[in-house]
Amino acid sequence: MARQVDKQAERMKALGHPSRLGVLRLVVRGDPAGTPAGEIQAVLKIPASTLSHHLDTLASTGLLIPEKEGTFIRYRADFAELRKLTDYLWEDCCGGGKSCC
Amino acid sequence: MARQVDKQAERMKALGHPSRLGVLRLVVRGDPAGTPAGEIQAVLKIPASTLSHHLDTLASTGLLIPEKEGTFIRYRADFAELRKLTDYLWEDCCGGGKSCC
DNA sequence: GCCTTGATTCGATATTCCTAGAATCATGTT
DNA sequence: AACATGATTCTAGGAATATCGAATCAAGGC
Repeated sequence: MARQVDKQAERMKALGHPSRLGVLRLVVRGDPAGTPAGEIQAVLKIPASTLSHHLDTLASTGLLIPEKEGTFIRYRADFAELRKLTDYLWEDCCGGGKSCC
Repeated sequence: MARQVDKQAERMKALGHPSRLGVLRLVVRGDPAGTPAGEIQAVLKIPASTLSHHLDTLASTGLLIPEKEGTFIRYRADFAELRKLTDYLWEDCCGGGKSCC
């Protein structure tokens, strides 16, 4: 994962699934302290094992940060990394002239 | 593709590949009038048929707009749609309080 | 220690995606 | 019309993903 483009592409891929994008949106909208996996499951109605894979995908790319709290695991968004991702798309837009965006 | 989340997830998926993300970045940085497919191929060094699939993927999600110019086809970024995509991730962040982002 | 609950890991299947050579199409030129 | 060039479509096989029930793990309560 040396190049920036590979790293950010992996993140985009992680968000390239309705369930995972739904998870991220839910977590972004939710409590800054994080949303428990069970609550995510209840809202999105995804089987636990499937959701767990999706959460792992999002966490392993650094978009979500898991935090244990007793038997619960809260997932919160890494806003700094999310910002890097969205900014990446606009970097040096139009050669940096910003005439178009 | 009724729901917003499905539409944007499809776009994220389109960007979830190093070659395609590289294409978008190149086009975003390049001439606002668009970048010919051949030029993209020369820079990214991707076989023509493979690149063509990637371009089709990006265009069919509405991120790139193809425009014929003689025997060339210029691809330019749809900045408005790209903005919608990046904004989507931040919508109603932290319940709209914006305390965290 | 046993039980419950929240969550992950295992395992197996079905599906989708990626790739690129060959063939084809489209446009402009001579 | 024949040709050259830019680009797409056809085709096929291999690789990577998505899914989810069952089994397992982890933490707290009794």
